[in-house]
Amino acid sequence: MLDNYPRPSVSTDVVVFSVVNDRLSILLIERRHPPYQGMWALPGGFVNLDESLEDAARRELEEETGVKNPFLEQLYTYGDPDRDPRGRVITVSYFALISPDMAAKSTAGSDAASIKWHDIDQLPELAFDHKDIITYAVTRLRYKFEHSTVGFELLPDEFTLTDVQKLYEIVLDEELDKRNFRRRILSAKIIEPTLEKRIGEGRPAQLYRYRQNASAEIKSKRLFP
Amino acid sequence: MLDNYPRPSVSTDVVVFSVVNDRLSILLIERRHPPYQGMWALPGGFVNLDESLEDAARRELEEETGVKNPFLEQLYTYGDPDRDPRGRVITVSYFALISPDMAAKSTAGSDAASIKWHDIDQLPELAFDHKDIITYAVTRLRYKFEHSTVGFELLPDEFTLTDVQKLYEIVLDEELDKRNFRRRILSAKIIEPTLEKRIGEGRPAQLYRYRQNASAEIKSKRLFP
DNA sequence: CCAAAAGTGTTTGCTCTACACCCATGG
DNA sequence: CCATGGGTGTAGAGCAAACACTTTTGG
Repeated sequence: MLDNYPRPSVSTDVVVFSVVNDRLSILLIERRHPPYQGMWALPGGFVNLDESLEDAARRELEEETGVKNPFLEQLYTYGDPDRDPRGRVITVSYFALISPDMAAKSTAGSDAASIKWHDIDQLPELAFDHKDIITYAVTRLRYKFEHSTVGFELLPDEFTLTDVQKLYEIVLDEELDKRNFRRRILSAKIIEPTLEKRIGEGRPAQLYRYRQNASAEIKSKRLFP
Repeated sequence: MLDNYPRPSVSTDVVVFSVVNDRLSILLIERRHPPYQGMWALPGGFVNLDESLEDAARRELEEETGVKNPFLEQLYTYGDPDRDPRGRVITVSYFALISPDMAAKSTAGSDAASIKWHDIDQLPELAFDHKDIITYAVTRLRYKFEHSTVGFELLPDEFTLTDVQKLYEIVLDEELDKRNFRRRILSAKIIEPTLEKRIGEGRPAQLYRYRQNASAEIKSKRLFP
């Protein structure tokens, strides 16, 4: 029964987010081969028969961009019969969140002519239906920012409250009230102060770290902002 | 490039919800063939190369259960290499919502020994990883009930406010305050009164209908209850 | 007139928002 | 001592929750 059907190809595509130069950005690769040669596309590739979808996404991501062990979450599966000129390809999309130091380490791999971080408001023309995938991923990322604590995946291990607020302002693209923001985030008990402060210009700032176990996806309330 | 890879099979599985005998219920089919012969499973089947994923879900659903044109939404894609003993099968899951009158019309099709509505709190043992799929679908359905207006897909075209409240109480499995519920649902302006009332025992009840265009997925607030 | 279900407002507490000044450090 | 960013509290408005009786119909 299983043998008689012609089968589609299945791939994964990953929308990798990070904050680069104070802008929400996506890691794209320049395609080295047809179709869409020379255009920009999401990292991703075909799923091997002995690996899970998430494993495939991680493998392709590492092969093509050097990004290891990101926070990864499945988004949506795109299966329009015409979405790939080579034939029937169904793709399972994921989003990945990586911290700024991880973002700096990313580097082009074998299948990619080059990789580059692109500001989400200045995207180039994209291969396949990757524009749609990105649009959906951005919507979902913003939603998750307001209702969960995934945002901390975009920060380094230690950060100040100002860092967190800046991140939220960049991702949500709106200004937030400092006092209200701090009250909210502290009362959610999802971060804890470290014993250190960051010194720089002005008054030193208390450093905090994310409490992994406090996965506070509180029912029905916006957590932030 | 596309030709050299061995390909997985791709199927769709649909979690069909309706309210049957005042209980949130799922339509299952009894498997006529191995594997898992005689066990219960979600309706679904393999995707043809020339149809979209959603088309495949609709086609299989109609073939196996007679359910036509339900509200359908993609949920999650399951791709564990071992999830199907016949080989590598990746399945894209959907949930479907159908009104009580549509539910009454469902009927076994060619590939199913029989079909039956099952109370979600009294599910039989299920084939494959369908138990996991259902668990996730129920979580998502409840979430959507609170944040969107999908609930009306489970009601007939005309309904009373008491009907709506009962539906929400059944799906969310909690009692709701009558006055608060009515105020909320009316102030959301997503339903409008018809010119008729339903007569029965007690005082006749105003009938309402859903306003299709009022897709009020209001940012960040619980719509209901 | 009785049973059954429909329909209707108000008060109270809480949460969200708006808003401005002092503090600690380095140069 | 000045520039820079860090840190803090309160008052008012709007929203959500709790709560009980009256109305309309059929039998």
